This record gives sequence, C-alpha cells and structure tokens, in this order.
Amino acid sequence: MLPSSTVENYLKALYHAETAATDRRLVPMGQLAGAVGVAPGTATTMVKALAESGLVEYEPYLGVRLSPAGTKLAALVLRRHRLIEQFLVEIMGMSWAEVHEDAEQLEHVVSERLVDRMDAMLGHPSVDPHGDPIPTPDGAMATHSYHSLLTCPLQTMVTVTRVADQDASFLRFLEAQELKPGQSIEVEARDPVADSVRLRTGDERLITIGTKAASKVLIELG
Amino acid sequence: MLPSSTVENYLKALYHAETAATDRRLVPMGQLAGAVGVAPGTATTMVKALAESGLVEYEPYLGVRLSPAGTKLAALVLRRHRLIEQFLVEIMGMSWAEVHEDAEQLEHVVSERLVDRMDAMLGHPSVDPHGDPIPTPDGAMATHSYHSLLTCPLQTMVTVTRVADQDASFLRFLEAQELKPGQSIEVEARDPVADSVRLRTGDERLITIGTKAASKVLIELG
DNA sequence: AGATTTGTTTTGATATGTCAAAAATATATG
DNA sequence: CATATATTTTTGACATATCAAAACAAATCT
Repeated sequence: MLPSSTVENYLKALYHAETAATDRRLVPMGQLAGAVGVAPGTATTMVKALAESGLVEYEPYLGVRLSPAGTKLAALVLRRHRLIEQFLVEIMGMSWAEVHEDAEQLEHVVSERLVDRMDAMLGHPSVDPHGDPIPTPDGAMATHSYHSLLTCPLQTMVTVTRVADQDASFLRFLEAQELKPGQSIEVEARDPVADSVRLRTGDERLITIGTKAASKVLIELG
Repeated sequence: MLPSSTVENYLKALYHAETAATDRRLVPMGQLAGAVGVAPGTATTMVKALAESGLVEYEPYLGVRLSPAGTKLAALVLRRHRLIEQFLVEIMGMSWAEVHEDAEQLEHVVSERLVDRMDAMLGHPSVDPHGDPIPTPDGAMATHSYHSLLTCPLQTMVTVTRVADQDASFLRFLEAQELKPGQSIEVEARDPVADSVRLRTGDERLITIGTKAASKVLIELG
C-alpha cells in the first residue's frame, strides 16, 4: 500500500506550501492545484482521497493541511529528492542548476537500499546542493530559520547558505555571480523604490539584484 | 509522445522473447502476457495499441513481433537498463545479484543526460555486470552467439562471459562458486541421465550443476 | 472427422488520475 | 446588506491499464 508518485507529489507540494507560509493556516485548494499542476477540481478529488487515507486534514472550502503521517511521508520524499540531488552533484559531477528535474523523477522510484547507499557514499550529508536540509530516515527535518539578503544587516559579512528556488536559469545566474551556498558577501544597500539590493561579493565586485531574487538567497551571519 | 513505462516493458519483453527463440517466429500472446505479468486479454489489448503506433506487427491468433521502430526503442530501453546495472555495480558498489530490480525501475525515468553521464563515468562499457551487451545510443546491439556450459567442448579451458538469468539467488550461487563473467573453468563431463554437468573451477574445485543452470552460463573458448 | 484441449480474443467492469464546465459557497465591494 | 467576484466543489466524461469470464479459433487425439 505504498503511495503512488502522484500522492507523493501532492504531499510534497503541501509540505512546501506549509513551510513557505509564515503562519500555519490551511493551504487553499487553488494553490495546491497550481503547485501540482492540475485543475482545481482534480485537487479536490485527490485531497478527499488523501484525507480518507489519513494523510491530510481537509476542511471543505477552506483548505487542507498535512496530518502527522502525511508530514512524515512528505519528509521522506524530500529526503530522497535531496539525497539524489546531492548525489548527482557530488558523485556524478552534474551542475546544481540541472539536477532538479532528474531528482524529481528519480525520487519516486529509488529503493530504500539505493537511498541508503547514496547517503553512505555522501557521508550522511545534512544539506543538499541548494542548502536545503535533508530529513533523517525517520522523517525529522532540521528547521533552521534564516535571514535572507532582504532581511540581514547591511555592511556585514554574511555567508550564503541556502537558495529557495529551483529554477535552472536563476541557479545558473547565482553560480555565475558567485552566490552559491558557502560564498561570503556583504549587502551594501537596499533601495525599496528601485526594488533592488546592492551586493559586494567576495572578490569585491558590486552587483545589483531585485528584491524578489534577494529574498530567495538565504544567509547566515558571519 | 514518449512511450509510457508500460509500453517500454512490453517492448523489452518482446525483445527478450525474440532473441531467446532460436528461430524468428512470432511471439505468442500467452508468452508475452506471462513475461509482462498480465492476463492474456490485457496483452492482446496492448499489442493492438502497439501495432496501431507501428511498434509491432500483430497477426491475430498467431502472435506478434517487433517492427524495426519497436526493436530500436526496445534496444534503447535495454541500453538504459544495462548502463544502470553497470553503474550500480561499478560506481555504487552494489552486488550484481541485487541490481536488477532497481534498474528495472530506474530505466523508465532516467534522462538522456543522466544516461550519457553514467556511460561516460563507466568509460563507455560494452557489457553489463552479467555480460549482456549494451546497445549503442542509436540502438545497435552487438549480437554475439555464445556457447554455454551445455554446448562447449569438454576438458577445455573456457571463460564465463555472460549469464542469461537475472534471478538473485542464482546469481549469488554463481558468485559463491566463482562462476562470474571473467572467470575460467573447464567442463569435466556431462551426464544426460543425471541431467547434470560437472565443472572444474579455476582453483581446481569440482562442482556439479543441473543442465538447465548450465545452459544459462555462456562462455567463450580459451 | 468429431471431440477435447489449449490458446486467443472479446466483453463488461474496475481503479487511477485527469479535465471542462456547471453548481455551490465564500469573500469582497458598493 | 445585497450583490459582484473569486474560489471551490460537483458532475459527467475521458485515457490508460488492468482483470475475469465468456466466446472463439487452432491444434491434438482418438
């Protein structure tokens, strides 16, 4: 009675939606449907089935949230996904910008044996190439709350630790600008009117990015 | 319009059935259904759809054979499968006895990019861990005709080159008896009455196996 | 040849996952 | 607060893949 990859995708989308939201409200159906890439009615049907299996709590017209069981399952899917991404980058030498799609497919078919083997080969990593934490085999995930380039103090050395976007062209841009996790930078200034953030990179280059992009680059102080 | 993994499995089963048969007759429906693991009626339905797409030639009540297009597609699936097996054994250090099931799943989802990367990491291998040839990217497969332990000359040094069975316990047995591809042995004698074949292994051990098992161990002279 | 066995196809259902569009409900606006 | 707007649910339909069992065809055996 293992969940189909469709079910896994719904749970994953819910997990992302719940952790992206600042408050812990219900996820509206439209948003879920959009995230999974199906028509709204389809999401309703699916969510009712998920509620039936105890993986989500569904409140008609209001929205849906993961149950404890659903949360754990979603975390295990995320564990597979992130270990695969790390494996593709570290062992197979692929670019961090291009591994997401492959991982998206592989996460639904890799056996536990294979996941364990990858985990061992990688030395039990705690984060994937984007800095996203890798849940443990029992579904526990380190929840760290980060500053972003939008919220961190100015003129202070910070280290990029995580990138909250999987878009390949955005990731390639960050790579070209040396804004990958691990690299040190400083926020020079923010201009709300121009909707921009000016950065000084490790090698003293100045670059300016939009606030939306800045909010996706998460950092740690120091 | 890429084929579903179901379609890929039917084509693969047909490919195996056709190359296993000595003559090149049509594959009967019952055999195909058995190989794919579905009821006979299901195979009929599917084969009619495959014929519609030009992947097979179907003769009602007589059987089915792959079209040139179907053969090529099947070879590409086999290429993925065998490269994955080789990768799991060579790079990930898994046992040749346990990689088949994983490869069976992965073969339907790996991207071309990933296959190419594995191929490169492995140095463009020509055979997989079982000695099965790996088709080229354009679907060409080296067809070598082998002797088996059942047909080769007696008292002559031969080298195991290929094992025509994916059963894990059989493969573990061969491994334990040092009958993996690459190892040298001699056929001491055959006893049709006892349905057995007696072998002398590289380290001078004598072992006796049944003729059915012997026929699955393919060899090269010398 | 006629009858039986074996193998194949058809038929009618089922399960999963999906959509478009109509109906129902909630939220926002005047 | 009554209506307009947005969202959600329901309905009816469709595609894929499957099965069980009835109907059919072919091969085999007296």
